[in-house]
Amino acid sequence: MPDPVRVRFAPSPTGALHVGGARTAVYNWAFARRHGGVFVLRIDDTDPGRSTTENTAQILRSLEWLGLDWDEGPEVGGPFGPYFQTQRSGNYATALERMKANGTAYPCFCSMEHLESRRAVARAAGGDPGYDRTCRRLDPADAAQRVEAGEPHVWRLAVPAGRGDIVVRDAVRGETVFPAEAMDDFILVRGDGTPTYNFATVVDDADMQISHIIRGDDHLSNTPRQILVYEALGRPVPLFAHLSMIWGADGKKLSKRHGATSVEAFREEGYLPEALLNYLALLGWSLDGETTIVPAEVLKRQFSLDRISKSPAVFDFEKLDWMNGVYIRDVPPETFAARMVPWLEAAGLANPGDLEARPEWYVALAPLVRERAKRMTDIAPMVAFLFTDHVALEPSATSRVLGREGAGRVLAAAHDALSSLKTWTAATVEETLRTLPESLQTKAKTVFQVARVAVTGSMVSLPLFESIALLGRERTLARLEVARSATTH
RNA sequence: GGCCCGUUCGUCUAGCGGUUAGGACAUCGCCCUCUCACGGCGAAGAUCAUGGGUUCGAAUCCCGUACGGGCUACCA
Repeated sequence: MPDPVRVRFAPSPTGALHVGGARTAVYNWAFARRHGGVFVLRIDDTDPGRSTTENTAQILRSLEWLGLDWDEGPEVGGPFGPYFQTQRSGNYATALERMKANGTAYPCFCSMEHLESRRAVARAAGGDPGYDRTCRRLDPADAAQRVEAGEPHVWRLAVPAGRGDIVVRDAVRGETVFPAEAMDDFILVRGDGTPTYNFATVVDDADMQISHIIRGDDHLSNTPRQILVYEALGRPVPLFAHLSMIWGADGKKLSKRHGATSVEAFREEGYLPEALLNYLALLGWSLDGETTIVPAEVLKRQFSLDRISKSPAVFDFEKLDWMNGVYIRDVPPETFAARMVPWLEAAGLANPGDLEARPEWYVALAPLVRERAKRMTDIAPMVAFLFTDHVALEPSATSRVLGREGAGRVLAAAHDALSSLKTWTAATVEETLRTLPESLQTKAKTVFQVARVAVTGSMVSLPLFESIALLGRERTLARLEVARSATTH
């Protein structure tokens, strides 16, 4: 690797952080960490109409939530600030001055209307719609005078005559060659004095001494133009890595139609940041083709640009769900208890302070839900029966299980046996209930299923004995009694 | 229109001249088991987009074609 690795993620705050952008951020971050480099966060807020401070704040939150810490940028500052493009206009002006001085930029007085109509004509005729360089042929002194006089103008890049092919060195695609003739003299600075994207981004990347540019595929075609700017500025051209797009299941660019797309939405839907990070990392990159669980720590040590795949990847929500389950199961019970409570509060089950009031109860519950939840939002429905005095018996469970021959006897016997239990734990509850099948002359499964419906209200639940232990003696006995009276046999 | 990029099981991918084309998710069986889930074992699933080359030998290298995508803006 060339000297100091400095990479940047430069979102434009025109919306929330999208998973595509998040993946780009992950790769930049991982690459910086892997090489002991610097991860810069820059806000490309040059679109005044659509950029908002709310969006910026949310993007920062999403990045933090994912665990992507930046070394330079908003909130932390750094030696190359400010890190908002709208605050760097001086840099663009300086860069433009340099280009004016060395003749790589020239003023253009063509009106937008004129350009548009010319473009339309050229396109209709099947010709080149690029700028025809009318103003490049103006006498320099003349042009300077018109600028001085205040005539409306933009500044264009003068593509060097006779410039050979422009080759983009890309870590993902190898060397891509663009014929220089295909480049027109694009605009650097608009009529209102603001820089265009291709100009601002290069000035910033050069000023911030960015060594590697890892970004979306959609910028590949713009890269030769940007290389021309680097050259005009006399700055070294960084190495590139262009990432292919993320698609929805229909092969179209991922959008809201496909479900959650913002990092914020994934958070709300119960995904763990470590799982989303892992999933995103693997969407277009692989460690070795075998390993699927790649936590941040491994990513920081093993990420490499040469294992990024070239083709677009379809976002697979089912695989994310599986991976989220893997990470959920990996959280230690104590930690899991703390992480699950906010979701219970949101569902109206737990209240602030509950965890502190009986931590051991929540820690005992944690392993039970942990291995059954794919998302944190799965938890509340699973445990709701533990947070109410009167459980609602599901009609189908009632008719199929409690309506069964002998159900009443089972419930009565269970009530009997449990009411005399001295120590109320999952182990003692199990021991007690396991004696029933024999004395009742029924199968163990039948006994447990009847008890399950009575206690949890459902045919599918957390493990019975543990559930009863967590529910407590009073509520359990009450439910067995209620269910027995609802029994027809 | 021009210029670029991409194409291996349904999906994410491994592969970088010689493999029975490997793994993961999803699917389907079986096992474990108080239900569900977890876990274990196994099955099915890819004429490597396609047509030509190069080579003793091609998923791997070259060219064309098809399909998809990007750029070609005083958007980013």
